[in-house]
Amino acid sequence: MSLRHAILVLLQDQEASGYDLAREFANSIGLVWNATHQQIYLELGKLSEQDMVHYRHVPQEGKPDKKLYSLTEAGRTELVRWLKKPAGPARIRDAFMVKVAGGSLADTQVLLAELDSLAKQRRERLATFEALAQRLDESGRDDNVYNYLTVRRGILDQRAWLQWAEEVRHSLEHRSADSTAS
Amino acid sequence: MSLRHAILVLLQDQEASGYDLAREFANSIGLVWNATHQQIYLELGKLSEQDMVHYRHVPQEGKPDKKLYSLTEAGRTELVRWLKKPAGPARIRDAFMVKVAGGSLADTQVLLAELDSLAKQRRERLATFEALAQRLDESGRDDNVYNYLTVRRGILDQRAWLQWAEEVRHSLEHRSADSTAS
DNA sequence: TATGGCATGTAAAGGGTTACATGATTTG
DNA sequence: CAAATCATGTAACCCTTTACATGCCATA
Repeated sequence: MSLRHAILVLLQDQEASGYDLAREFANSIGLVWNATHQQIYLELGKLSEQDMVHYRHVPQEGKPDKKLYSLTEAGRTELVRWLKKPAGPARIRDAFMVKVAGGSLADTQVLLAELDSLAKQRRERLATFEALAQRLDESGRDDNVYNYLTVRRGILDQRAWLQWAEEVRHSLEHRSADSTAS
Repeated sequence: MSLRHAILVLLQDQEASGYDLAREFANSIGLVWNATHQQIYLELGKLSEQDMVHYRHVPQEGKPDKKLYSLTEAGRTELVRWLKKPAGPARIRDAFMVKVAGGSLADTQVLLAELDSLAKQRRERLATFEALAQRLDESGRDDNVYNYLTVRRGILDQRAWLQWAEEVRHSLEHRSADSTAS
């Protein structure tokens, strides 16, 4: 289980609320580890019971109050300990790719439409990451090499996917003429 | 849940035992959806209860007997139904990337060593996929465009990862001189 | 003789998803 | 006026992981 470690990594730089973390899991870090708000609130509860994080209550006006969490010494120690031991293999659940593999039974038009919609999302992400990378690059990237490298991974990943998508479109478009579903 | 659909996709082409499926999940399809043998046997049990797959018992000599599963009409129908509806977003759990993101607290040497070991695995996979792609390409790739495209995805993915790994090595190697952990 | 491949499973514990629940403010 | 954003949670169910269990054959 390393949802907890992903949370500790995020809290390393700055204190954040559960909501903030959920946003980060939906964007940046979500590319490598995803989690929903329910999971996050639960895990924050456990982490604070175990004194790995600590929170302060922040009242707000016009918005609900929030809890800002930060790392404790124990939390930082646990993170360092975890960073030393080898990471397990990455796990993926990519339903779209399963559909492509089973494509001979699918309607080519449906697949192509889905491909386009995914490509759109990927292009948006790519743009976001490229902008981010440039900003990090300008503001001296030695301070945040790790952020920079993480973002680079995102960029290369999006590009590779988009390149693949073009190959798919090529292969499927001129075959959609004669085999348009059963 | 689409472990079941991944299984149905695999059984589409040929009958297979749980053990065979587990091997495929460890290799080819494992790149996009992974599952262990326990999960597979459990799911095959459910699928056969629901008449989506059917098995015949095959006695063997010198080896344990096995059950060869194949799709039923209901199974094929279910697969076609599933292929029509949009796939959910891909989910990933990549602990190594979490470690990179939290890298400032990590020992650079440890990270680099892990990077090398992962790179080795990726290079092996890449070679396997490239060989497979070539074979599919030679034997007329129109029959199995979907297999071909799946393999291409694997190739592009490995290449992108390896390219990223070189960037990481570059960035971290000349900084490991002065900052070799705390 | 120990390790790895073939082949199948069960059980408990832990992790993750989906649905439910609330409520004010801002934006379209 | 509807939808989205901010902000936090609980509960039930489902899925996944880890550990346990068996047993023969071939290879090192």
